[in-house]
Amino acid sequence: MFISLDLQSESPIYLQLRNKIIEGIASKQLKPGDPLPSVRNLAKDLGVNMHTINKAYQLLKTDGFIQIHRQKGVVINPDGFPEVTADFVEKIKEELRPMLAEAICRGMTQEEVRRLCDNLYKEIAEGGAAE
Amino acid sequence: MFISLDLQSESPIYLQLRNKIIEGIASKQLKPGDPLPSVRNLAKDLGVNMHTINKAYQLLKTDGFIQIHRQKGVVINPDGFPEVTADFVEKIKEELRPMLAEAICRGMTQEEVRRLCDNLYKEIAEGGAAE
DNA sequence: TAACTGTTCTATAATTAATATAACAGATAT
DNA sequence: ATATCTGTTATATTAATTATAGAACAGTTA
Repeated sequence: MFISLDLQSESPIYLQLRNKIIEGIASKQLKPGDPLPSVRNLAKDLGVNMHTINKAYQLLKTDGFIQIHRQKGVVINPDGFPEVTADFVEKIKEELRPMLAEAICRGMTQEEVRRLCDNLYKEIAEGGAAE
Repeated sequence: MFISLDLQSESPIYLQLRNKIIEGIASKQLKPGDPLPSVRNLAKDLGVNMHTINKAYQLLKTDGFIQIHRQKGVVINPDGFPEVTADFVEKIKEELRPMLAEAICRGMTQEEVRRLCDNLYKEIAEGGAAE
């Protein structure tokens, strides 16, 4: 999978990387069991520091999206992915709230919001756009 | 309108405040022309620094949600609010993308996402929850 | 005149993000 | 065995962001 980072973004590099991999899983470009590059190799490829890669990997490991075998390497979790927990729903709602509030202020209808989400959902699932 | 901040949150205070005011507008607790407290008074009420309040106000002014009259004070923009611009749609999509991707990884269906958004939209518009 | 507005300036402290080296333990290939 | 690769850990430094503090300014308003 090809990964591009925006070094000018206000979003931290390690978070961008974490999100790109999540998107890779969502679009099935990355499947359970697939290997990921070593922290050093990916760091070299992307032109960033090893620890930045490691930070992203640690996040993904903690959340259960990848497994890290100490000497074998890193793989997309072969045992499946975390469920839709109450914590996750709470997190997504609190992140979504400010966006939705601004959308309402700007006059977006519920129908328009629904269409935007629907389209984005499909776009992600098909691995499209922003690449 | 009553405003509460979470000083333990990882989200900056000035952003929390900016978002609370946006949510106040979305729920019509704050209407065009309504006055907002002076930076000094609000700072005292919330127990934070004047400059932190000012930073939030400047954001809201730049985006067109409030007007700041140099000696009169701060009011919710009486001339209406910004439109749904292409920039805004782009911004909301890029913020939404990682959340939706993770939701997909966790097995949320499009229908479940739609329900979550619908419910949150209504909740915000009615000024409910998280208060 | 006194008290209030937003604004601007300078300064400081704490935290976060990213980088740079270096070393370690364990596995693997030559 | 030796060299090379894995993730991990430790220390250190730099830069940017966040929040605070105090002071001053220009222009109302009471």
